[in-house]
Amino acid sequence: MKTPDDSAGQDQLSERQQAVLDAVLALMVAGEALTMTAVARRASCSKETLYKWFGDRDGLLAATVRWQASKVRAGNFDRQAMDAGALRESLSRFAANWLTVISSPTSIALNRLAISHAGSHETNLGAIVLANGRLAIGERVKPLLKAGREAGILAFDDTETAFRTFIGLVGRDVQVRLLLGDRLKLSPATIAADADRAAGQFITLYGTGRPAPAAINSNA
Amino acid sequence: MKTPDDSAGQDQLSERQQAVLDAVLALMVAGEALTMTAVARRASCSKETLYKWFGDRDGLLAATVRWQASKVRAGNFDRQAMDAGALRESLSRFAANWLTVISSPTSIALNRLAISHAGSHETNLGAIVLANGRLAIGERVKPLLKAGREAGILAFDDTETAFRTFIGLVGRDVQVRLLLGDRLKLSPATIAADADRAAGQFITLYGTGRPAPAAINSNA
DNA sequence: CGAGTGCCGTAACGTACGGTACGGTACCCC
DNA sequence: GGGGTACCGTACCGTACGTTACGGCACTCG
Repeated sequence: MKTPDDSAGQDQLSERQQAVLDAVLALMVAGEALTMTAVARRASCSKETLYKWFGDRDGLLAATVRWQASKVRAGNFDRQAMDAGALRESLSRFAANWLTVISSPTSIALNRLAISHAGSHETNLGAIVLANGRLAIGERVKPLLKAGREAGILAFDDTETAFRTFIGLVGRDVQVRLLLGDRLKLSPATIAADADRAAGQFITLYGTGRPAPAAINSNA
Repeated sequence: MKTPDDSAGQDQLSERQQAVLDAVLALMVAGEALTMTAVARRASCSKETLYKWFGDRDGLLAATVRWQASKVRAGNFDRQAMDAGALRESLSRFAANWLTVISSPTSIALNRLAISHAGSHETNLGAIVLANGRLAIGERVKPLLKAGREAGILAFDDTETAFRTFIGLVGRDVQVRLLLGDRLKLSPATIAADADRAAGQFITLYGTGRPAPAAINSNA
């Protein structure tokens, strides 16, 4: 068998294959070495099977990254009544969701793996993470921003610039610090507070100010 | 000789040792594997010497990270005439300087290395990078922010929070994207524009709006 | 029931690499 | 000049790990 099973190359993973990839994720999160032997032992499968399904080690890691990415997709927030309060609420929810994701051990381990590979290997795990992380959330937030602009609540020229400002206000240096091993404690309360602060700051920067409810300064 | 030479453990590096560490940096930036043999060949020294000077591979990498960190320290910006224009100018300069650093190939390669180590190894390269990168720039920017507050130009309660907002506005997701291999082109013009935008946004968020000199007691 | 298939567990192989040892050379000090 | 020191270049050793091969077991299908 020279051809690696296509079922792993495509997005059709059997239950067993998913279990194997979850074992890889478990190893990553535990900080243990990602050797083929360790994966086989952890997943209770043979190395021969790993090679048959995923081709080689890089294929296994790529499949793992894709597998995790497919699990993260949260539901889209549909636009409902678009007033200033709802907008701020939606932005805050996005922010909290994203902060929760990037501070999770799985995300940290996955990003570390992708970044390690980005330098040397050509199996671009970084591109996969980028496409499913940064870009994916962008495609979900931007419609919200545009809806806010259409409703006259927000004002900006370039959606991408506005979105990146929002990302910056939310994440700040959190992700890089976590990746570097900083013991940063992000409790749900902290995340909620940061998300709300970021949403408020974003509206301060890009809001038209006209439909102003209350409490731009929420430090009461 | 069992004891690794202390001259490498401390911060006293001979010219030759510095040249060796520069060779390590050159390998890192070139994306080549950081094997001891490769370092020895690139630096035209023997592996025995590497082990004598730096103990082991981790010691060599740690010394390299420290060496690069010692080269980055830019001069402090002294406070001069503190009005709104000067503050914005100083903030913009800091932002441009930082963006230039984090987008440099050396910084990217170094952070990738530190992040790779952060998961498994216990020779915490991440802590070194963190201490000399994020924390160091914080200690240089915070006095500026405080000076702005004393002059009545800025208003904030927690200096750390204000600083982190600034960092977020400047860096946004640039660093993580670069680490993941995103082909992001940061020309000097782009950097200058981003730095200016960030400084303006920060002042919008934290500025008092009026550089009133005696405004300390006039908060409603 | 026998052949085929898919998979587990493990042994085996080849190589890369961290770490060590050793010979050779240049330089310093007595 | 002789011994010591510092270093280069290279050969060498042990191990870890990616990859392959093989024996055995359960299940399916004719």
